[in-house]
Amino acid sequence: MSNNFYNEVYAVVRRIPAGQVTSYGRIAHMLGRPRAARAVGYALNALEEGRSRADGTAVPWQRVVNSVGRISLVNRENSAQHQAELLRAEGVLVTAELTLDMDKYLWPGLTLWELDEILGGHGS
DNA sequence: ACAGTGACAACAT
DNA sequence: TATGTTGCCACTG
Repeated sequence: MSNNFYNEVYAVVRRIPAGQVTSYGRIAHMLGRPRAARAVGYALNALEEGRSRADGTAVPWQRVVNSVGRISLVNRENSAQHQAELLRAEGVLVTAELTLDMDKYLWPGLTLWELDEILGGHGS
């Protein structure tokens, strides 16, 4: 709540198309905070069953993995498996070791105008 | 206000 | 190549 950063993260994640993925670090970079990767993960952790608390809209958190294309919830087996299944349901090939091919599924990213919207810019 | 924490990432062995 | 260690940022008591 009152966390502008969280909302920015959610806004970006919501733009990731099904079947594609990106990393925490890339999202941080898009938001102009190249070193805030951990904070991005923290933001997703604050989600309630995949919905943002603020507006309750869905946030496809499963499309965010670490920089080497591996599901980062390995410390939480259940959640990690859940994420893997959600991705597979979207057509993403996830190995038993919870890794996927970044070169193949990487999301190109936001367009400049989309990013401008999220950052509160008012399309000039 | 201060110290601890965590769904990361880059660097160093 | 495979671990271990060190910064980083924003959030929480």
